[in-house]
Amino acid sequence: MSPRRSASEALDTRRRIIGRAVDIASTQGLEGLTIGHLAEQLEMSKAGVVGHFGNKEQLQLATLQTAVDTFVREVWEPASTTPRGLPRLLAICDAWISYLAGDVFPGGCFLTSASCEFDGRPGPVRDAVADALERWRAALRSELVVAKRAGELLPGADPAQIAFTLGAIAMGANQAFQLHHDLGAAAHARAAMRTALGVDRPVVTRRSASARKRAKPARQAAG
Amino acid sequence: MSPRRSASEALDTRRRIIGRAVDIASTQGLEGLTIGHLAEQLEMSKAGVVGHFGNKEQLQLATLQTAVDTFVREVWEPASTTPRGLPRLLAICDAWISYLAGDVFPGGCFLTSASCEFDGRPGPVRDAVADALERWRAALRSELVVAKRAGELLPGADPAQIAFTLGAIAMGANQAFQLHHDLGAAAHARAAMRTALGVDRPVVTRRSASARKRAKPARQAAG
DNA sequence: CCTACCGATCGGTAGG
DNA sequence: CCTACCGATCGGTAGG
Repeated sequence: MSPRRSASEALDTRRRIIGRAVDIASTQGLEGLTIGHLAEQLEMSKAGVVGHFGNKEQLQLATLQTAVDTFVREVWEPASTTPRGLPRLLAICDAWISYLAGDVFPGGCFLTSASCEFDGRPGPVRDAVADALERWRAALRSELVVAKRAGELLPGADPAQIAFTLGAIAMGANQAFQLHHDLGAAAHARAAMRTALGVDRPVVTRRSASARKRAKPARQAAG
Repeated sequence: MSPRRSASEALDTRRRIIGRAVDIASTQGLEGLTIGHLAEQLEMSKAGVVGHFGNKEQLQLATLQTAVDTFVREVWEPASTTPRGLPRLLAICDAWISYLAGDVFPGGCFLTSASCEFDGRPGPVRDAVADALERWRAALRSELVVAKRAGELLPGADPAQIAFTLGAIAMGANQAFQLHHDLGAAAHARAAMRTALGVDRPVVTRRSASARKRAKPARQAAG
């Protein structure tokens, strides 16, 4: 219909393409994201789609970057108004679990999927995935250092160790939600994250009913 | 050359096909495993390959089953001679980390990759992945129950919670090894697993030098 | 277990 | 942003 569009119209189209690309890649993978399928869903020609990116790899990179932006918006930004250190870490963990349990991406955590898909395939996409995850890990570690300096963590707490553990728990929760549809994983993940932060002990032999309630919400699955 | 083979020769060929299929799928994914590529690497015709399985989905299922067998052989069996309960759990964790750090599969833990790839695609392959992971989780939980009954875990330890956490740590370690090539993740994973089992506290303020050495081997990455 | 072949789809380009 | 097209590869089958 309109062979030429203004720059802002072209940007809108580009965003519309990427939005759909994120949904497709979320379940089919960044490799399973095909230009033909994408064009069909958008009721565009393949050439119209690919013209915005040049080739598939650039489309993959743009799609990944948008998913990373979404992650930051869903997990990092909601916690950014909470005071730094342990309070912010607890807010991050809660937002993270909500993000994983929710339907932000139809196929679960985009970064985890992309990491599994590209961890054995050298190239720009793999590098971008590794870079995004390393930035996130560094942000967590930085916040852990703040908490440690404020004396909010247990005395010998190791920020790198705790950041590793928090990331692992998120991956475990993602698998539980996506593969097993196990909503009880939210409680497991929350308990494991709080243990890692030293907020709860792995097992507390003597604690108040309110503390127990905080650590194990009612919707937790039966053991 | 030989259009007809004996049953045992056919079985050998089938095993040879699956062996190569595991390697390819390990890095390219079970969907990226194509009959044409497989046939080329085996110096066979596509029809010769597909004849052993019927279609691609059956090939994927056979490949997955073989990878599961390998996991059991690498992680479960080495620990099966260790006394039940906590000692066996510790042996499992060590074998698990070795499996993840090693080169059993060129693309890292096959089950983790398959889980990420198929968690949003209903069908027999997804069901088989979920089933294998649930069996493994059940085996861990069963062993945790034995350990708890023997008083080897902390008093209020929750086997389901601990099994969740151990599985999560394994996924985190797999990502660290495969995506980041971070060998220090072995020490992080080991420490996190022992904390989950209550063997080490998340942080121990007062402990012997030998205990510190056990918890943090020299090859651990700097924090 | 092979050759020869099928329709469908892949990423991408030429030209407008 | 379109139509029309390219060679390559996909899963799979017929027939031997």
